[in-house]
Amino acid sequence: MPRPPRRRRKDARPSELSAAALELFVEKGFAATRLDDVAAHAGVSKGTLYLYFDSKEALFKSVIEESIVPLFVAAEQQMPDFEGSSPELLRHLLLSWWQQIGGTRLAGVSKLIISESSNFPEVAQYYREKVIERGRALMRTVLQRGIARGEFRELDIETAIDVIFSPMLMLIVSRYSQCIRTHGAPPEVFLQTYFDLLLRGLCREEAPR
Amino acid sequence: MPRPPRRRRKDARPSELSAAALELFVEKGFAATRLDDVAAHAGVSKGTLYLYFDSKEALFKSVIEESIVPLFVAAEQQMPDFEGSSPELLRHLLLSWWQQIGGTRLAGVSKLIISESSNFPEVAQYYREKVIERGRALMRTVLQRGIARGEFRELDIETAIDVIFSPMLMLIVSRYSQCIRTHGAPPEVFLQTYFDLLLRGLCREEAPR
Amino acid sequence: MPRPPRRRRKDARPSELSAAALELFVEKGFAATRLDDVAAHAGVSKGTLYLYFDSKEALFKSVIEESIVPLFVAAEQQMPDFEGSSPELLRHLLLSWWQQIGGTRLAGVSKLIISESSNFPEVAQYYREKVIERGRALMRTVLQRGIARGEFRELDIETAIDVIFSPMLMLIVSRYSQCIRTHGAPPEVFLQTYFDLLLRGLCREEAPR
Amino acid sequence: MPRPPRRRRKDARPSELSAAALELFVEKGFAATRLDDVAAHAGVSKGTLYLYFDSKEALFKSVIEESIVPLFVAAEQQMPDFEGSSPELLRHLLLSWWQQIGGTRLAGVSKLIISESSNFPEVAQYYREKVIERGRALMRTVLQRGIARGEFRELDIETAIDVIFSPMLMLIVSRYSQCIRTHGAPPEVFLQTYFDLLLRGLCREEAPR
DNA sequence: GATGAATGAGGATTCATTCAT
DNA sequence: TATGAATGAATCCTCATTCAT
Repeated sequence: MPRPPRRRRKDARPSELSAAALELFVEKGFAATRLDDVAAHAGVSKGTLYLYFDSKEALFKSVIEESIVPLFVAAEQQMPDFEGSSPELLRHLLLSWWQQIGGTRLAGVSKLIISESSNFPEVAQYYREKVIERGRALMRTVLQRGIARGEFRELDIETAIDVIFSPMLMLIVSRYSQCIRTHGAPPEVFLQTYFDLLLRGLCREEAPR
Repeated sequence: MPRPPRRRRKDARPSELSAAALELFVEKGFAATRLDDVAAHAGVSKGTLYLYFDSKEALFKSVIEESIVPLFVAAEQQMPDFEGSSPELLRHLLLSWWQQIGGTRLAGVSKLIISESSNFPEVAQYYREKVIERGRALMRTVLQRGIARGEFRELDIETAIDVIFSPMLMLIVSRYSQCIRTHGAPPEVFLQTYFDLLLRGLCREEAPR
Repeated sequence: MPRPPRRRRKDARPSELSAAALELFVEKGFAATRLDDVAAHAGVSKGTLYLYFDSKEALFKSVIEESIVPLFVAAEQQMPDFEGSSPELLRHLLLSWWQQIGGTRLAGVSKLIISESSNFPEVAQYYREKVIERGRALMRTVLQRGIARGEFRELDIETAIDVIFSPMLMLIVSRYSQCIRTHGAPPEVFLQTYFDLLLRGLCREEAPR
Repeated sequence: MPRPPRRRRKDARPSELSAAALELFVEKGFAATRLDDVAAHAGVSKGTLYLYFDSKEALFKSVIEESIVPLFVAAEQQMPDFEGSSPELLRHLLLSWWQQIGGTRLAGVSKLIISESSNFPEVAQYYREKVIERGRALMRTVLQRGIARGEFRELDIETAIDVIFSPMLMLIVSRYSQCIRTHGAPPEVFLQTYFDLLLRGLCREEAPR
């Protein structure tokens, strides 16, 4: 029985292991994932995991580091010199997030953080700094732009960020816990309904209430 | 070593045990909570738990049944009497939820369901039937009322329910994972901002967009 | 809710408990029977068992004492001044055993002894003295009578007793472990075939050996 | 504290563990044997058992498969070559069983099945298929051969199988429950007496009945 | 006498981690 | 570097036994 080619690139090993771990962590949760399965999924022995990661938790950190952080770095750089209206820009930002993260398997990382970060404060701290704060900064820029241009009403920007992003996160959560969103509308319908609600409320209107 | 006095209070026991379990489940998560600790917390032995609950999952179900279900039953009964406008009714409904669940220690149950229900399908099923479907029904009633009275715009009601409730759930999640909402606005501010956004968007307006 | 009449006859209690225990021991085996179930079956509380029996094992002993021993005492007294042939007497003896023990629920006690007595040497000793030795004596009498009258061949009587009684015991065992006798002939057919083989032998009479 | 040398002998392990399990199962019974003890007896840790066997029942099945099944396979292959009379063949078959199973430590497995199989239906089913049915088939062949050749009387073959094998099984049972066969004749004497009775019958040939 | 709530030691099973090869 | 056999602490659950009422 011929073995699969061994040791493709020595440096690629940790990434391969992280990728395998990501998949299983996302599917079953951190605590419920057995390292046996991660190793089997990566095609290595269980002992090999410990050559690269000191512990299961270290593997978790590495998963975040490898998968999400680079994407956010890229997102910042791609933040366009957008020339349309601010509602359009906001819609674009949220849709981009969905297309690159929320709608992909990376969404699982967010679910992991939401579900299990409280057991791993160090990981939570890392994630907040590297991911959340950057996302908030992008949103903040958009909201400030809209208010300055008279397109958005005046509002408590920091709190609004939380509010506005909530449905995006819940959309992710609902993908992984069949329990939360029982109405199985496809994400596109959900997003359309959400944007409609959000923008008509957010935009300056002359009408009362 | 003298034993502690054997207290005879069979009738009160299940509730005491549920209460102890709730506290620990919320604090540490369902899977990470040991029944030894629940028992110790309730001041009984481990075996005593099994006098009242068949399994760890049954204990979890009982926590839900004892704490959440009665609140929903009450909410259902109070709904039909409301005489104000539909925006006021919606605001009232969401605020009541916050005051009775989201802002109390019961919120932990929602967090548990979000985080761990995928590992316990039977519990998820139970929660969906007893809690989620009832909550959706309440929201549905309010939205239908508002649309019928011309106070709300026409919209995809089932999807809107998901959207509208998302920030409420995230408010809970943020209480338990320090990571999600880094802006530490008090919940009241969050809710005020949210209602403002939601209602101005939801209400019929003559303005474009 | 009216309670069942309490305390019928004070002295009957231990017998009632033994009877309940017999039924469950026979059905599920000694080790696999829970005292909760015995108590429930007898309509008393678990604690009551300990008023009459020091331990589960003591209850086991009492079951034997109450159920089998009296029957054997009676069997000895009824051993008739039989006037027929010795083959007929032997057949009568074995059939009586079947009708009074092997074919009744008391057979379960034999099964219990066979299965579990090795864990309870004291019980085994008691059973041997009170039951087995008496049964052997009855058989011995019959065989000696048959040999003396020229109806049976000369043979090693003590060993023959073991041999002759074996199928009777296995008939019992097979009632309780579905595994042993897979051919589900009714006991009457089994006994008929057995008596035929026993008395006439397997070989054709004119055949050699 | 220095650890014992980590022996690497994966291939031999399952058999070693089965052998240790056999010894303890036979000595104490299946239910009463703790896996801790099996592991200690084999000189490994408790976890190691689960590297090779999924459960305690699987370990039991393996004991059967390792020890008994091969013997039956061999017996089946040797059967057709026999050239003597059918009584001789039957005597040979039963004696072989005694020499290879009933008189060896493997007899303990039969005792286990008799005693405990009703609590473990899956094991019983496995044993019936792999062992009992094969044993019955061998006996059936011999009886059919004898009848066809005019050496045995016509009889109900399936029932006769049960009857004929009963003393063999009781001989085993008696080895493990000191209680059943109080007359301590050596097995050889028992078998001789049994064969004599079986083949010639209890009655004098010229005698009536 | 009778109850039944409470106990806690005990056993099967899991899995992150180690280390000899 | 890689392996994978071995470990053993941890956890859910059971049930014979006790004892305050």
